[in-house]
Amino acid sequence: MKKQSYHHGDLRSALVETGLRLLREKGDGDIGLREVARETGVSATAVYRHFPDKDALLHALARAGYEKLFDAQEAAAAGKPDREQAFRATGQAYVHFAVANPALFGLMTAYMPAAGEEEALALSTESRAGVSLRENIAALMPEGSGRRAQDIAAIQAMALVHGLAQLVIGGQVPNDPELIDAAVDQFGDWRHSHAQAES
Amino acid sequence: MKKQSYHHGDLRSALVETGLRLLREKGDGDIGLREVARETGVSATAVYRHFPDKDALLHALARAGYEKLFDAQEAAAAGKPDREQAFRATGQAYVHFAVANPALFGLMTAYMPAAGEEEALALSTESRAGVSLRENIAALMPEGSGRRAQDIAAIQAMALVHGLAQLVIGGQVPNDPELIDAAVDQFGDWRHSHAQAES
DNA sequence: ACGCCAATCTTAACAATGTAAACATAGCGA
DNA sequence: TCGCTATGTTTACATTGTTAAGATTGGCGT
Repeated sequence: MKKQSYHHGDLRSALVETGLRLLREKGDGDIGLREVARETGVSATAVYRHFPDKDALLHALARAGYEKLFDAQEAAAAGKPDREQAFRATGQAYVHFAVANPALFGLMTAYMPAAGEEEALALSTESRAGVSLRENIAALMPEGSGRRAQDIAAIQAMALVHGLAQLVIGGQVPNDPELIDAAVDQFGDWRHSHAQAES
Repeated sequence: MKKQSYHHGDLRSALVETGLRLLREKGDGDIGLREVARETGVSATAVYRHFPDKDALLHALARAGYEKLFDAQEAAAAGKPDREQAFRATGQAYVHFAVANPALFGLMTAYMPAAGEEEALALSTESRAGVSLRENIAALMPEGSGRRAQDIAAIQAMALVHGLAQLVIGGQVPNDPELIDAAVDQFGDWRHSHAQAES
């Protein structure tokens, strides 16, 4: 399997793969260009044939992470009975993915695609997650909801899962899957919830 | 005002101050130990008389940031008519502070005090913000709310403001103070909001 | 008032990092 | 087969965090 010829064959993919592995193994999120090259069995400057600089390498890693996240979200949504449950499942999948891959998630947030100036809400006309979020919000909001109300709801949904992920990773919220799912599920009725689910 | 004697007098405070200044000036959050020392007009290794390593210096900066944040939150809450408005004001102050000081806020989240294992909810018996958050939640929740429901509500509140701050800083949500305030204010009734504030 | 001591700051040095420049290898088309 | 170009390598440099050894000085006991 190992080609140890002078030319590697497909180095770019190999670098991304070892990068993901290092992010999985080391708790802290800071990986080095030299470290990735060394672990791939290649010399440091070889990286520059495939990435203009370290930032580009990390950007590629973040991009790979986003695709994994989207896959996980789609898998979680698939097979849910109604749209609302599917929507909540995507939110829970977001948090669970982040908690399961803290270093990678950190990179992803550090290299989050900043939205263009033209769009009022930035999350985001280009990404799969952005459009599906908007669709779901629009479908689940009450009938007469205006554009602005939908924007706010979308922002709240994004902020909740994103913030929750960070809090669990940071250790401010205990890593309890039931608690996480409940926090996402009960989004929207925190002042109205009288029943306390004793499971 | 400038002592240029061999001994600086109060170097530790000076280092923290220039650290805060650098975080304010440079957009990206990564400041170096040598950079702080150089800008303070002192040699790099002098830092080690006051901090065991770079991490300790950054930790002190984060700590200073938290105190500023708490002050801002208290100032925002002061003078509000009822408790609910005061509570929402603290949430808005959190986001506004983060957006106004993105690099410092990044450090703060990176060095967030992880909660001890013993407490179910981690935010937190030690910090001012933690207790006031719990008090407010308990006071604003409906009468028969159980402990778990309060925990979930507190987590949701923290996650919302924290995530919102990150999204605005990251550029995924436009930096519009009215939008931010609305997203915090309308927390809890995203599916029930029919009226759209055309302000 | 004097002397020394311990706290504070300095310079010198080391390993590791990101990156640029110059050189080496080999796969592939003429 | 020859040579060109894509792909790696070695070397070198500036910068960083950190340690070790030496310089400076404010303050305390006598």
